Amino acid sequence: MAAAIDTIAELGYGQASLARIAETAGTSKGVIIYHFGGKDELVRELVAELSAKGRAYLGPRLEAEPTGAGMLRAYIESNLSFVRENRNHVVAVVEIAFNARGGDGRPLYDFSIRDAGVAALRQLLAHFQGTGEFRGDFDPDIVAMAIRAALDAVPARLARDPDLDIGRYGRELADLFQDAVRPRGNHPGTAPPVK
Amino acid sequence: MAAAIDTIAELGYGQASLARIAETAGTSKGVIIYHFGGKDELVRELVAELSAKGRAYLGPRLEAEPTGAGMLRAYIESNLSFVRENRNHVVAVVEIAFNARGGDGRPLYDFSIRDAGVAALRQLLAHFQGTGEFRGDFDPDIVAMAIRAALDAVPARLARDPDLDIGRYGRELADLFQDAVRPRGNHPGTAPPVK
Amino acid sequence: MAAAIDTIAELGYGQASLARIAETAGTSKGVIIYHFGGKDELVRELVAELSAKGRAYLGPRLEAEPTGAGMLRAYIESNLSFVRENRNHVVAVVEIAFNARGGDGRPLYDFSIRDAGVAALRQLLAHFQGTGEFRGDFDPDIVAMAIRAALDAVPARLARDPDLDIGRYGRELADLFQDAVRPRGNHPGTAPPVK
Amino acid sequence: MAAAIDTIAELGYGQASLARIAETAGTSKGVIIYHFGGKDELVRELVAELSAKGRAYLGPRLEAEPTGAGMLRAYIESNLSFVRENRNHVVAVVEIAFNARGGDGRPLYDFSIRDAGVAALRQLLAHFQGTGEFRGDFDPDIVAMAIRAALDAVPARLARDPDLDIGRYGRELADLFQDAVRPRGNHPGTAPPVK
DNA sequence: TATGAATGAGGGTTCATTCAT
DNA sequence: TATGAATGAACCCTCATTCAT
Repeated sequence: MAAAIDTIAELGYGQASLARIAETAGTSKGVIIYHFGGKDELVRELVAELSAKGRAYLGPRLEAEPTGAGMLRAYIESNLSFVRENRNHVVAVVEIAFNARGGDGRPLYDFSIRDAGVAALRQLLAHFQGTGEFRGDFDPDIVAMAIRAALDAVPARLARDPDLDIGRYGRELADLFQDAVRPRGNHPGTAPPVK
Repeated sequence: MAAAIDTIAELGYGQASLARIAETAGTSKGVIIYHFGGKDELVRELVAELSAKGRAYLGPRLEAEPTGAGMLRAYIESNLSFVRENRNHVVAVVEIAFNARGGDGRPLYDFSIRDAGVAALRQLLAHFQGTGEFRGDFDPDIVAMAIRAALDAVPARLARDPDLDIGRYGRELADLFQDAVRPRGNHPGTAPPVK
Repeated sequence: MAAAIDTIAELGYGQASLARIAETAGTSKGVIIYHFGGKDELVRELVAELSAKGRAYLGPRLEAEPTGAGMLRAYIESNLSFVRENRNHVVAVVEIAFNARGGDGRPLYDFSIRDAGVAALRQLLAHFQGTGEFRGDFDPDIVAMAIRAALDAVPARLARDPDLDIGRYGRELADLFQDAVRPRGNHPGTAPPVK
Repeated sequence: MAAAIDTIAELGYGQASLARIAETAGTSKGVIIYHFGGKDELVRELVAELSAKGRAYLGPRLEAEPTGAGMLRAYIESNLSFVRENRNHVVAVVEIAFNARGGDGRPLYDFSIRDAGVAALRQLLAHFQGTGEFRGDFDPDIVAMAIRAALDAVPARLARDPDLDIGRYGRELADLFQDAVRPRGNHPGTAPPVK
């Protein structure tokens, strides 16, 4: 399965045939099918495993944050550090998400977790718009999508530029979006607007 | 070639075999190969054509803007209206960009235009950081990437949600990033900070 | 397609892989699939063609007979001479009929013609029971099945004993069953029993 | 082994892989191979067992009959009641007989018992032709084949029509063939022709 | 310019069998 | 005695491409 991750991450989903995966793993196609029941199952498990890992990774880091700004920063930076720590796995799953389709063009696997992620992000934004910690005049749906897009772009960039400093990238991105959602005139270091 | 665009946009690059493209075109595989010399060439032309169209579309709209804020908004909104006007073509090229690889895993086609685009965007940002119209304390590279990612996410979203209001999306996105790069305390409608 | 017939007739349906058929035909698997769209289609056509040939062969020969005894004899002997003239094709289709199954165990192809044949035979028998030309005290269903079974056994026997004298076999079989359905005491050459 | 019988009877020989047999048996492929030495051996035993059972079943019933007519009827009816009592086993062996072939197309197993059966039947017929109890003007070889074919058709029919009344079928069949081999003019209940 | 027949590599999967445990 | 992991051949099929017409 590690072989599958590496092969997909390196060659892309389209070129990652069972033969090539088996070669990387040092075995034969038969073994893979024997253990997973088919390529689809292998990929499905691969996706599900990352989902689970991701959920376990992000959840606590978000809940630990009391403020909206903190949660936003935690969301962005935790996502990216998760990518850094599971580079190939993430790259592979992104490959799968973009490329795997059934014969009719419909996606094959369940990426509802991604949608769930962006939905949660939108709720987070909307919630702190309600409390006044975030500006009220942006569309939380669109900002959530923009943040998510900036995060999703990282694996692809990572593939081309393996030396990318993800830590710095995350901090800058968090700065950028924290600033974008902060009420006008409310500089960091400035007291929140008194009621 | 329109058939190729539609087929790739609908079924994805992986499922878009010459046979299927020929079928939607109402001809035979032979014709396609005869005219283009092979699938790779067909795809290459398809990508190149969109590049040219895109350049022709964006260039004037950017140059028409005197201010940084205007150029930034023009960049974002023009990109998106271009997507709206060339939906399938853009979707197809995005499909290709994410999926097409040679046997060795290297991408097959030339997407330097995309990198050129983000590079130009970075220069734009850096330039107006120099003039003081934009805040000086963000990394133009990272902001450029974030903007580009938000734009690139649209075709995929469009595929799932065809009724997405691209115009509003563009305006909101432009608002968001205009605000993010504006010097602190410099609200719209507020005079630039006097020394 | 002749190659398919010969291969199935000789090796049996189970061993008649596309590779072996292609080998017999002097081509490659790809060609077969190109022309027929798949093994299933090839086999289906093979079955359908024999059905059509058989119908065209038997129909006129039956209709030409005015008497029940004549029709019965024509049915038996025509069936067998058809087998003799289309030996391999018939053997192949019998192989298919007995062996081809889908993954769930259900037969893959349409052999309703066979059932239609035995049904027609039963009707023939019943009809001439009604006219009094045949004994009334046998079950036409069972006799029809017995006749059909005797005919269907020939291809298998032919495979093991290629020198079988089908003409004589047919005449003897016709004698046998003609005699079996003739009213008691009604010998050939003997006048029908006067009331 | 009961699992093998049921699987082959239900799905056909071609679909009865070791995996499927093992599944219905509730064990694993390994066990089957361990006990029987291979699929071929399993099938061989399965065939041999039915042969033995059949021989033991039929022999006494035939020997108990003093007359030719009785033996003929006993042969037919005993065969069919044996089929009724061993339905799946018989169906499975018929499946095997028609389908199992080696790579060269030759049958894999020993069905000489079947040939022995038809040979014995022929001898029976010929013998009573000699004694005058049966008509002398039919070919015992061909009549034997016809009878055998009528019997062999039952399992296939049974598979499609599980409610077939085998008892009645056997009686009708015995009536039919008894009548067919009886000397002309020799009605049941009529004394044999005096020399 | 256009076609469709032919090709051969490669795809995922099934299968009977081997082997270490 | 029993198991399940592993194997490699064979299966049907898809594909981009070549070639004669």
